[in-house]
Amino acid sequence: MTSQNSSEVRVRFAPSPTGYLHVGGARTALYNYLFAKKNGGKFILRIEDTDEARSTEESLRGVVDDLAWLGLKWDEGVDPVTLKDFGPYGPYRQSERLEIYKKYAEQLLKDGKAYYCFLTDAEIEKQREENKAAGNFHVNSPYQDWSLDKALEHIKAGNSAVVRFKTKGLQKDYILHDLVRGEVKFPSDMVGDFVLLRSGGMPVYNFCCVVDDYLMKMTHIFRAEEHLPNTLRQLMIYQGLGWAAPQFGHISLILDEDRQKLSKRKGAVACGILKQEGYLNSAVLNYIALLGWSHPEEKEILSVDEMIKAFDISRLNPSGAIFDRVKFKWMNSMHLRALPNTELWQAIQPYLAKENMQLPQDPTWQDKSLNLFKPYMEILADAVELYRPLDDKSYAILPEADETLKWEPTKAVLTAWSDLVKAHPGDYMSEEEFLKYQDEVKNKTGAKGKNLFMPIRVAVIGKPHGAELKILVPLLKKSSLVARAEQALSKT
RNA sequence: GUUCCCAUCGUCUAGGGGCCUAGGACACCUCCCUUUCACGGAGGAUACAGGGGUUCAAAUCCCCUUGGGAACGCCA
Repeated sequence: MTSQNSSEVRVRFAPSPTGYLHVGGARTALYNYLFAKKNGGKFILRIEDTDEARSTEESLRGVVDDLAWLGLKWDEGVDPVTLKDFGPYGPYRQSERLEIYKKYAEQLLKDGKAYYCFLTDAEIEKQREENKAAGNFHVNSPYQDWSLDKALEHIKAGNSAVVRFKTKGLQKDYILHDLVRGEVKFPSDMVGDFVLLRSGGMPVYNFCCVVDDYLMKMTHIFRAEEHLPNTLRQLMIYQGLGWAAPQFGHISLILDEDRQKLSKRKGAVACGILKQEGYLNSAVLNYIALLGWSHPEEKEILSVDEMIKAFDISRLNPSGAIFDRVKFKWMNSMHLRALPNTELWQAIQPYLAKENMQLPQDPTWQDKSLNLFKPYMEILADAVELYRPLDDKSYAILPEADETLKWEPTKAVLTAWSDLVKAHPGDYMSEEEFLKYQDEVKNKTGAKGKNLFMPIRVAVIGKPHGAELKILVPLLKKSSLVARAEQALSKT
């Protein structure tokens, strides 16, 4: 099989660099990626930056970084490092393809499928007001029947115009065989004469999208449901240009807790934030994949490779899904547990460093501690509170320990414990040794139950509740244990 | 308002005419483990939006209603 044969599957993700990448966009990218990989096709990253006012290079950088962090590698598009084009169908930034769009707009103009429109904003607004009651928001341009020559004269005379697609005289209904939704029938008067080229000559989304998808030889378009009405417009453009349309699949929306579309305004879940909060890319991918798609055997914890293997568009769910942070967190904890300790240790370093925590450099110690803490970690940031008891600088007797310190047997328990620790021969004590000392304290003082346990815990972590002592104590150096015991004792 | 899309536990979902007294997962509740918290284990409660058809048989097919969502830009 050659890599460029005509039946090759080609799909794309086409973000606009006007903000960050949110989970909705990430999922669209993921489904396209999975579909490409599953079918041995190509996954292309195209940049839709025709909104000059809002597109920024920083935003492009951010979106590309997030995509790269997720691990969704693209075969053509902009380079993840240099942001320069690569691939045979470039440029891949729409702002660099203006001449191309202009050419096809002129073709539509010449063929009478589009026209120059001189309506002003105020006039359009007035039309809207008048038609509102009838539920018709479409513009009705008096210029639609002007000849091209006449319009050109008018422009030469200094009038500015947009190019609109002419919907009058089109077929009554358009039928879309949607890969996710089945047959969708659009009445062609569902849309009005929409803009192709802005007054400055800058093309608009629906137009660029068609020209690019065609020229870049896209075979399938998977995008969010909100684009359904756009698809009608695009179908019209394909027809006007005499091109065959690709296959479309409109996937469901990701909703917030209020069942509304996740919107950036309302603080949509940004991939970058998720990364910061300590979620693993594999967990993000896994969770969003399952929002609208299911594994044939209902497996839930999946690697990307497993997803590729099982991916089948017939399992794409047409209804919207709420992003549930609780389940997402659980899923992250599962991915955390699957991570090898050496990688996990690296991953938590930024979080520990931010708190200035200093932990032993010994890999064996690190491995051991991780084995113990891993089951309690849901996100990477949890490592901070888990490891804090092991950091000498962070040790402090907390107010919640006050009551324990006042108990009658506490002083005796702490004294006995302190003595035993001081007499301990090695740098660290084993779990067995700790249990033995604990027993000795019990025998010596007669304290038992919480009278025994809680004072010792205070002497180890500074508070009466927390992780199991037999886990914590073997991870603490003798010198630390001694210092802490003395500090606790001094408060009795 | 108009058009389009959607409709199974609180949430994500399985299901595609008989296998469904509807299965799984997260969350929740109870118990066990644990001389704390958590982890782990065992149980439990909870859903086919409503109404009409079609059919011997409907969660599954059709229609209507209702509810939710989206779109109606010189944004993408």
